[in-house]
Amino acid sequence: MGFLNYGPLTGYELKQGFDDSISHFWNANLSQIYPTLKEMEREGLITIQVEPQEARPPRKVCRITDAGREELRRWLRTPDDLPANRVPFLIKIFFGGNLAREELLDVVRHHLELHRERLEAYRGPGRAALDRWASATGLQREAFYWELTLEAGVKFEQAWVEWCEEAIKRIEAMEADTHENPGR
Amino acid sequence: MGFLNYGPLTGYELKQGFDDSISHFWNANLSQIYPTLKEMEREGLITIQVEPQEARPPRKVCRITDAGREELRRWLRTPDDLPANRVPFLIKIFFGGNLAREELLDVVRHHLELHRERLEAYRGPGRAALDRWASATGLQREAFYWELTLEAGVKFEQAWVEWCEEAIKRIEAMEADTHENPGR
DNA sequence: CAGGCCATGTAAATCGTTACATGATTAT
DNA sequence: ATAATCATGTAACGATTTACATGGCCTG
Repeated sequence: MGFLNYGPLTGYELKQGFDDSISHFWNANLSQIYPTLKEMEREGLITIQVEPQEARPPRKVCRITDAGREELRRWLRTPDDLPANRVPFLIKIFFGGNLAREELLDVVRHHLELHRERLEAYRGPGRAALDRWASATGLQREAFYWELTLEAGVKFEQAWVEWCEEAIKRIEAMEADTHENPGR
Repeated sequence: MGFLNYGPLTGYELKQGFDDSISHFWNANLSQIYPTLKEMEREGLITIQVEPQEARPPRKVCRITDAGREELRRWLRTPDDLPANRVPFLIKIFFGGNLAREELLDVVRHHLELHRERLEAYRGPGRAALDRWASATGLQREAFYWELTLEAGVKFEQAWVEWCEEAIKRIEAMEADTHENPGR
């Protein structure tokens, strides 16, 4: 939860930070955030200061401690294994022989559309949000890294789009050669 | 569990099917497979026939039913939303400003190495296994789809490798411009 | 006046991994 | 001897998602 290193935040604000920046490669929901914050307080990684408000639940402002900063840096330094990602779509392709040409093509076209949308979202609003954030906070060095992750997203979406386009061509070509074989 | 559509299998054999073909985008372990098989039997999607053996647990051979085949085809036809994949590595980059240049570079280099290995695994043993399977089973049409998924894997690993190489260059270049700023 | 924003949480359900348990046979 | 292969499962644990619960204020 390295967002706290940029400044004190409430759980609610933290959630927003997730949503507008890293939601595509790390997602969190509130019912997970609140217990985690409490636990991190117990471990001395953050402090929680309660600011009561009228007619509202009190804001609970979280601040990172020195111990928390150290723990964050420790975590950032430790390399990961590759995460095993489950991609149901690829299994559908793997067993694509069970569907008729058009059925499978529909699935691929749908997937292509989703990736195109996400690619545009990265290049348009995503980039815009990043620039806004960068100039609002003035965190130059940080913004460089945010950009790197955004470009990673762009790269993978491009790869997906290309693969889908290629796959559609290949499926159409392959099925033209073969005898029609709808049901099976 | 569309493997059963290729022929009857035991849970154990099924697990092997996962391991040598689709393990990188869908993984299963035995303690998950066995309960699932039982449930699918209850739902009438498969039948389980017990073949006792001496000095061994009995083989439980599973066969897909017509209802199972239909359910499989139904599942294959339904399009998915994009899965939200958690990539801890990218968060580390996102918050990379908290580390010194060399520390971050180590993390990226490690990641690059893993993706290079996986890329080679796909192109070498992965491809070989696919070819062996294809000629062993004679499932031509199916093999075409297996290949498509393998190529998807290759494509993404390439994208990763390229991104990592680019990122390393950019980080080195950027840090050269900037003042040394190790701790922070 | 309906829906979204602010702001907190608890409880239950689901999903997936890891550990435990057994036990003979075959290969190194 | 040691480890891997065959072959089944149960139990516990951990992580994640979804549903439930509250409630005023502001915008269209």
